Amino acid sequence: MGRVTLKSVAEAAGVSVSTVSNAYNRPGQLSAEVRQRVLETARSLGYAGPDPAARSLRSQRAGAIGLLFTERLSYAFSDPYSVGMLAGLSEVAEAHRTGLLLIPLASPDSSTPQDVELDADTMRQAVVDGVVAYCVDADHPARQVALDRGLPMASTIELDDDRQRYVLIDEDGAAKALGRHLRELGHRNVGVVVNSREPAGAATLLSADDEEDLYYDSRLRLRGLRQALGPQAQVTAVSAGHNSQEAGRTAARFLLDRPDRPTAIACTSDVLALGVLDAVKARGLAPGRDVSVSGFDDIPAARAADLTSVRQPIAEKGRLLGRMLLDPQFTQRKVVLDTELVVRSSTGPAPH
Amino acid sequence: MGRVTLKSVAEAAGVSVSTVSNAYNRPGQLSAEVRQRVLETARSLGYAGPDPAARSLRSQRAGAIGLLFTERLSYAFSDPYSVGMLAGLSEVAEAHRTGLLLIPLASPDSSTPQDVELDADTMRQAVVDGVVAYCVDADHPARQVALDRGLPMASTIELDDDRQRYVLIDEDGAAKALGRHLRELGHRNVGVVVNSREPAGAATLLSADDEEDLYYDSRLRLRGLRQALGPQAQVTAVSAGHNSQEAGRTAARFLLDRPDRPTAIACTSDVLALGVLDAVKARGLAPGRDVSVSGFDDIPAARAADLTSVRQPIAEKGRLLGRMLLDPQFTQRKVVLDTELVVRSSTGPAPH
DNA sequence: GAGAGGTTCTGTATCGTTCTACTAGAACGT
DNA sequence: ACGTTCTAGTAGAACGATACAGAACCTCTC
Repeated sequence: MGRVTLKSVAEAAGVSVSTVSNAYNRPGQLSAEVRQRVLETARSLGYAGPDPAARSLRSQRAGAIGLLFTERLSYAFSDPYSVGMLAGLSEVAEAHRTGLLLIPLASPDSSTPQDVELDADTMRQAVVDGVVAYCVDADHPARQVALDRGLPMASTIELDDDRQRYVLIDEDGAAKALGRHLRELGHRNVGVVVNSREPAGAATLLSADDEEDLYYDSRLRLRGLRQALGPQAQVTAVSAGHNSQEAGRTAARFLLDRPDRPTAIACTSDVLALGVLDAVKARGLAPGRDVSVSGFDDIPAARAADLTSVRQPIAEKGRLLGRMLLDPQFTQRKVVLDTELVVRSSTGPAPH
Repeated sequence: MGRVTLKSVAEAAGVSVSTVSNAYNRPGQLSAEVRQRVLETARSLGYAGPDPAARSLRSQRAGAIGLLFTERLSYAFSDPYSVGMLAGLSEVAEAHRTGLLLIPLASPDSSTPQDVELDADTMRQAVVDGVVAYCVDADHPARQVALDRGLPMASTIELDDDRQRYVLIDEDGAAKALGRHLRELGHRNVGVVVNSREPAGAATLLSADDEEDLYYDSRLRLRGLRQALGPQAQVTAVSAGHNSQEAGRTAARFLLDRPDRPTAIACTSDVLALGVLDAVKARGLAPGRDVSVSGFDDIPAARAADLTSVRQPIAEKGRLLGRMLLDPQFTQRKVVLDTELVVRSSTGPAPH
């Protein structure tokens, strides 16, 4: 004897399969007493309700949306910024009674072809009605698979493709506001610490090629900063790998050791900036006086550390991504969110 | 014309459906050249690979495990403790190339019957091979549904049910170690701040009944503390709602205003303790000298705040939960993890 | 009392796979 | 030449539900 199915319940209750199905899905279509009897026999047989896989197949709905991350999944939970987005997204999913399927990608990016093929496979496996691609490159194979499957997609990068919708932060405006702030404070020699795709390691100066290969947002932020600081400013871009405090510390030490020490260090994320603050203090320098330090994202820890940063409506970003997939009323293809420069004591006038 | 399926690819390539299926799933079963041709026609037709819903139905595997949270899903991302568990769990899921489906529960606990029914429904919907029930009460309806569906389950609470496996932290031992620490420091009047199921609000003294109704871990921690502090100590248990800094602040103000102010305030979580620290400092009192404060969990922020806490191998907890569902080699039904008391400057000798 | 309209319930095709059993033919050993 | 084994591929029955069309029956209406 196999497991309990609609059919066995129908037989036991003396009704047709359709009726049992309706008892679960369309209570209005049958009399209260029959429904009652059906549900009772179901319970007595230990039937746990219609099998979701079968239902998915037949009704062509999955009842879940997928979340695609470029970074390893575990990273998603350790970065406060992603966590904020997840909170917003899950809020919407919750409201629509829709599951959220985290789709693990093996390959960060430039991995072996096998890894890439595995990623594509993983995306093929996912039982979802739509996909949020969070910081996933435009040409990532998993993204292509999702599109081939005809899944609606909402991303965080600008794309010239009618099938894809996206939510952006005004990275450029944010970076420029921060750049202007630093310029007005008199900083003409600015170090910029970015997070790169490399795992971790020694701090390195970024070549023009390296800059091209940065993450979408890091690239925009660096560019905006450059523009706002103006051609007469000296900008030194440095990376020490992934987004982490450790990378920030390493990069900061590198910058502080240079013969012409920058008077300000701008970071493309708060996590990096917290590391920079560490290193600055370890040298006995006062942030905001001897060296100005700024971050990006305004995560909770930034406020605690009195770090100048750029606040982004990150939870709102998650909510909008969710609505793009779940709320039929919501039809905008592109949304750009405003940011706000939050000046705290970690930035101050450039010392002479 | 409908969408592209195995069948249409088979027709176009002039082979049988089984062969196309094999081309994707069992490369060894057919000649390289036929496989090549099949995959090419598939690509040219825009076929994105076997439909996962159909595959799930037929093969009775979902390729994903579910995560059941009692708290609202968005809470999961704002609590550093859950985040740590998620990181561990997702690490294992990733390694097994398995998705992680977050299952949103509408009702925290004692909600309307409709809500409860909705929760059960949500659990019925989930296409998963197993379920991690994280801090979900033993009698929660969603848990029952999962069991009825015959899904393997791994929880964080002790259960007397052969079908369920669990990972525990030695809450009792941890609480006792902390209690001993406080007693040795001379504290005889201790306030305990717990997180309750109530949303938020004013601080209230806990009745014996209230204590029974606390979350599993809060209950154990409170009990262990009481035991270790001994019968001669006065223990005042207070709650101000959910696990949040705000609740900690509220509860602390309440305790500090009492005629016989406690010399130590122990909290059942670090998040609460951070709020307590805030309130203590706001009163101009020095933590560790005027009032000792301790937390639980040892989240990263606890170290930064120099808070005495109990370290729990939280990521390991997540990993074990994952392995219980995914790793066939792993057969233990019950695992109890050790903890470590981390003494920092927020606790000190009781003032006379 | 015939037709219209509304409930309530039924029968069956269908969703897109994978699985099991089978076959035709090649290869092999004796 | 004969039986056996192996390879590459096929046919058709599941998997467990939902959608859709229609049947049976009851209630009005004129």
